[in-house]
Amino acid sequence: MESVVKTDRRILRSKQSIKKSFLELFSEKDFEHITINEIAERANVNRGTVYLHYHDKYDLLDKCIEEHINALITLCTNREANQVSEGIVQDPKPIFDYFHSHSPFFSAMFSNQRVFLFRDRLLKFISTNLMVKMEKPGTPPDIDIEIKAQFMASAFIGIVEWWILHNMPHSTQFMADQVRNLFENNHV
Amino acid sequence: MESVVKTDRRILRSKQSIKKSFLELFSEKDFEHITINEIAERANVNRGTVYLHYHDKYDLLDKCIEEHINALITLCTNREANQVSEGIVQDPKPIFDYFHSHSPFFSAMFSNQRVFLFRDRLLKFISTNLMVKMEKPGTPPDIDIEIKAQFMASAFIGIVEWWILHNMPHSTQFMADQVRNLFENNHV
DNA sequence: ACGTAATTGTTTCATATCCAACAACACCCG
DNA sequence: CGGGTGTTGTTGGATATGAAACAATTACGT
Repeated sequence: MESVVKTDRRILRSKQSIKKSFLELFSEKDFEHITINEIAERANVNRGTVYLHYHDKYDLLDKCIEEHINALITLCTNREANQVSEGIVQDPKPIFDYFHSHSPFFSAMFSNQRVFLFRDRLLKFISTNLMVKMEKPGTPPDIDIEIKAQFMASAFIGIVEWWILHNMPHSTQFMADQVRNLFENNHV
Repeated sequence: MESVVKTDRRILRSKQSIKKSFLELFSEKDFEHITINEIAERANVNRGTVYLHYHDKYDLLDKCIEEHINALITLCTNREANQVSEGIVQDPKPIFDYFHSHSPFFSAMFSNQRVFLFRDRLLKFISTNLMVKMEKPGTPPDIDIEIKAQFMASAFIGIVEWWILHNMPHSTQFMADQVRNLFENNHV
């Protein structure tokens, strides 16, 4: 938003450094035991600077999640523009590529049991995305659309979670093919 | 120097970022073709900030070299304090460890033919260090001490250069043992 | 060879960040 | 229970850095 005015380099640097530091700590220890001091220290940033950009560590976590969700959203919406509509769902490969290139973040998120936020938001995003897809053609809904969307979204996240937590043993292409087949079997 | 007053975090960050950016570029392209713009851009730092800390790119290169030379000096002098004087020369392993942990820098330095500076200063440091060592005991000098120091220092740098440029195919321990044997064979 | 573009140092003003200090609160150990 | 210790937000003044502009030079393509 407000993409016209480019933000100050210092702000970008600080935020980036803080988020990186935070995610590192996040993958090392329990969220509740992470302190603002630690974050600032590791980010090589003054403690006040952290408070300048984030209200507290919960806000920081929230912003981190939001950022990736938004990235996923734009990734999907951009592709809808020039879509060849081969099927209802798009090719999942770019999604897996995104997970792959940000695996430290997603690994941390999936590893930490406490983070309901992340899973909830990711699930909500995917399920609504699927619902819109399924509504479009005049399909006779013998099964409730919302339920099916929820079902497929959960399945999808489950696969991604497994893939990430097992250090991505397959290529993104392979995963995308698998998922597309599974979706097609369920007439999505 | 002036270690009492700790420098501002911003200065440390900027310098660190600039040096890292510069060394990356240094390993990618010829030194003469590196521009301050590039350095600043990659370091995510304003161009003015580069000029604030370094007069020009030659100064920047100089400071980078100086920093590592000083690190090597302190590494050696600190060990002289608690030395068991097993032989005249100290165990070379810590030196190799230092090369190993900063291999990107040394690799860049050795790869670039243009940099006489670096090789010269490293050579000077090692040869004078050796000379001091060889003067200490009342050894009958059938060979000129300075010549021998120069000889051994060149040999040492040659080995290090080979090791670095071949991606460190042996452990630091192995290299240290080899070097110690070679030195002992030459009665150093 | 010419002209356009890029780079270089340098300056001015705005501002993000620093450091230090503070009170309030939480934690933990004896 | 009490007190030392650490964390939390928040301030104020100092300063490093940013963005933008500038003239002077250099590099480069046609």
